Amino acid sequence: MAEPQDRRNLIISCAAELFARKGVGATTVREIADAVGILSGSLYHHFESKDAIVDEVLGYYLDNIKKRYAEVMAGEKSPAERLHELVYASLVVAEECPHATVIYQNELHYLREQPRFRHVQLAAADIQQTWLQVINEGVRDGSFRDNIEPRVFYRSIRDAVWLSTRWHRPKGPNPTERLAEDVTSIFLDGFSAKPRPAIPPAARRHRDRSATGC
Amino acid sequence: MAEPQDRRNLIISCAAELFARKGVGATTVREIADAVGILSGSLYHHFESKDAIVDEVLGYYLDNIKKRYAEVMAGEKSPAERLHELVYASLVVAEECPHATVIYQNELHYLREQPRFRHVQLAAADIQQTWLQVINEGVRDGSFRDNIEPRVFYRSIRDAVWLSTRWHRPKGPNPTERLAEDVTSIFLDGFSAKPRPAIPPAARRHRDRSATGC
DNA sequence: GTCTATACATCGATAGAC
DNA sequence: GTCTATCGATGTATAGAC
Repeated sequence: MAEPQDRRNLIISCAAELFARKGVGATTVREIADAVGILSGSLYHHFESKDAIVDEVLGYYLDNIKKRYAEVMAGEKSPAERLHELVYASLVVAEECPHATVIYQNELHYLREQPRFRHVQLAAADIQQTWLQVINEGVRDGSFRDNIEPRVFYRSIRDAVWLSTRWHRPKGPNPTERLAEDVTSIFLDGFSAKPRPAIPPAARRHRDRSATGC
Repeated sequence: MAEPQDRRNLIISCAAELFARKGVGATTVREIADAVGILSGSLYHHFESKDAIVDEVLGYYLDNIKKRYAEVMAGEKSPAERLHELVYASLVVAEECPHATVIYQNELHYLREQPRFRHVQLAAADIQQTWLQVINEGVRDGSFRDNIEPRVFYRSIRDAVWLSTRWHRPKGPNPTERLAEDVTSIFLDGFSAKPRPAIPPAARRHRDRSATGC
């Protein structure tokens, strides 16, 4: 049952965990090999270099994001609904690839300095473009404010969403769906208590959970 | 005019820049020495180890936060005003210590694993406590929503604020004061356009800049 | 596919001349 | 206070036996 791919994937998985915790540059091939249970020299039967392992980790992760964002943009939804779906899609990816998410967030700036990881920079530009397109659509059609720079809003929600991997536990009392709703609600509705608005807010997708006590 | 402290501070400054860009573990003492313009051995006349330099960088940074947060908490303000002041104080610190901010954000999890940096962990707990105190006060007095977990709100605004060092340029068209107002407004009021509220929102401190075009 | 063994570079840190 | 010179450990990567 043990396919050759399993061995390769085990290496990628162990390496990702170390890269995320210690940083790529501070992780040694010996540590990766130790985690897998083999000697460092044996790694080079599967990968031609340490950087090649980094490539593999980030490649799968970025393709995952790209695919899910494309699905969101394919649907015909309002900007507010799309924003919620982008948040949810990001959290699902972060749940599936928590280590890669951390690596990407912590080391993007350094990785893009190296020509080796040029494809990471290109993917990052694509991701930003998707968010900004949704935000700008919302500003244009009047559902989002026009007195906040779209870029400031984008950076804020992006950081809040992607860095949730540092603290959010999907298995805990806050499942991913709930977190996506809460984050979207914070960023669209705000954290201020609403003084029973005379004009009810346009259909929002989140239930009121004030009575659940959690 | 060149005090002995200047040399020491130059080393700290150069090291901080490298630590922030490449990560602490991936930065070598030789690189630090190169940036300063001396040889690596000479560093050890000023510091007893590489970790001691990290200590110095983070120590000044954390003391800076601690001092500014204490000032905010000393004033008698509403939770919403205090939240705005915490955001602003954080951005001022991030502007003064951009490299230390990045190091702290990127490597906190790893640093706290090492007994050497236990004081960093203690400072981190203090910082979180300050934010949560303000948030909980606001929930208690009814100015903040009670259907969002305070911790979820805290993590979101914290990440958005501290990670702004990665992209915000204080010298640009968005000065620090303006960013603090925008971030606070996003997190308290939300990004959704308000349909001319019948009940005007309680005195908020930010001007409407929809006509400035920026 | 993993091992042994090792090449060769670079790491943090030290000792002592200047 | 910086240099020269270097130690011993550790870094990535390779070659060839099994």
